Amino acid sequence: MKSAQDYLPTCHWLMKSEPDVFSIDDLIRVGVEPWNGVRNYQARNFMRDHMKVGHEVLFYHSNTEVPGIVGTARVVREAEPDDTAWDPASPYFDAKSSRDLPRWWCVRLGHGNRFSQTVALATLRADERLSEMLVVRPGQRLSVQPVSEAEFARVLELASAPY
DNA sequence: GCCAACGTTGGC
DNA sequence: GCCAACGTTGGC
Repeated sequence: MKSAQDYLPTCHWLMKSEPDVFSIDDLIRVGVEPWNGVRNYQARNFMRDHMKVGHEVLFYHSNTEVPGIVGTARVVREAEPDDTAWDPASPYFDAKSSRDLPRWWCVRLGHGNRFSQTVALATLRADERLSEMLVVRPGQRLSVQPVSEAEFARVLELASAPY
């Protein structure tokens, strides 16, 4: 079974967001958004060390009625320090991050695109070709995770498949 | 709201 | 370095 590291290098990713906090429609509306607030080291490392401009992203809605992939986005700027960590008023404040030694980093996403139909987590789970995909693995909670080119292409197929 | 699976923290 | 306690994630 492949681990997350085994997917590297890759130019395809999956990023989770709670739609109540920031949805695919929010991204489409604002155009470009810094992916701040990530407070997990593995997810940070993927953003800081591996995500490059032009990389493609599956946009996943978590903690919602029908969790699943709702669209795509693209990396439009490489990682910069996450300045919400320095803001005491921010829910993402972290006193251990400083301007001199930033602990948290974030890329910027743009080119938000909503699928005509959501590819539900249940659909991903039911698809034989996606059985290795990290997001369907039990207990796997990474909010930024690498995706293989084949998995990415398969999700696009499912997003446009007739029911 | 429940809870399992993880990650982090901190005492020792 | 171990590990118990605690906090978070996220499906259900």
